[in-house]
Amino acid sequence: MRIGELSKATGVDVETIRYYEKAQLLSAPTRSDNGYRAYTQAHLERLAFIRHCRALDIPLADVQRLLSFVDSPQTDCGEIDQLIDAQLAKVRARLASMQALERQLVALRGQCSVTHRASECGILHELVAAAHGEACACHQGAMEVQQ
Amino acid sequence: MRIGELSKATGVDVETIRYYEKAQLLSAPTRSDNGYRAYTQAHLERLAFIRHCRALDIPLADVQRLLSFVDSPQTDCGEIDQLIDAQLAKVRARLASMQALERQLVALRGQCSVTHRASECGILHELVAAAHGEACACHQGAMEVQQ
DNA sequence: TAAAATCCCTGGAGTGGCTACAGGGTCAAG
DNA sequence: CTTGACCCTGTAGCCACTCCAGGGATTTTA
Repeated sequence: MRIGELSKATGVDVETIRYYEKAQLLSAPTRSDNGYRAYTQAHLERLAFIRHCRALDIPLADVQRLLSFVDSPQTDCGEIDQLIDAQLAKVRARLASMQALERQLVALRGQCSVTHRASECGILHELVAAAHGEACACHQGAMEVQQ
Repeated sequence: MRIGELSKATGVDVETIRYYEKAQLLSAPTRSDNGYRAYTQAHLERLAFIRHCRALDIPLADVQRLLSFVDSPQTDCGEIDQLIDAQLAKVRARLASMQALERQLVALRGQCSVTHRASECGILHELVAAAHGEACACHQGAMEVQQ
């Protein structure tokens, strides 16, 4: 299988596949006589695994660790547990801050007056007011915990 | 005000302040005889404005546009409206995908069997199964829309 | 007064996870 | 024989910082 075929089969960009090889996530395939990469079914499965993990927003470094468990299934899997838990915690933290963010933007939006001159724009007033440390519509109490 | 004082006053890292100057978000301050940056109250306010926008996850390029409105308040503010709306839409899209992600991770977690050998780890099985295109606990129906 | 700690400067590199070239080689169809 | 689609390597760019090396200025302490 050439890189373009693998790309089509998995929906992963050709450049991304080469990037994964360079990043040591995907083992370097054999080469055809013309120097083209020749992939096997094993590569396809490994790539699908990587993408599934990435869809779960698992960092590549962690994907690599997961892959090492796939490769040596006799080791203890406690770390896998921990890894997924940590990932969940991270996602939840981000989720909370995103929700706060949404509330803040909703509060901001609609502050704009009808006049449509920036000097009278409610949004701009709010943002400037916040810079002065005044209470603003968006940051009421709930100070966000940005990542 | 020296850069360290500005940093303390705003909670913004010294390096970040210099970065904003290089990125043209903060005008270059005058220098003292020793070459140190000497900031004014105006700089402090502008920096606070930038940070407030950043707390709302507004990209620096957009912050720059907002700053241009602050500087020339006679222009039409329709763009500000649009900018905030676009930001809100972006945040909501990310929020939705994060929520899907959380559900998926919750489904994954707890799949780990008691034996604690990777070969029998439910999480790993799920991830590998997904790579084979089988139905997995985490990606049931709700395909995430990753940014 | 000297040494040490703290501050400041510049310029450059590193982070993650790609994405986008530039500048070339290979191969099949018309 | 040329066009186009594919492939190769290597490098640079994206975002918003963050960190570091290698130096100078100032302040605090012994």
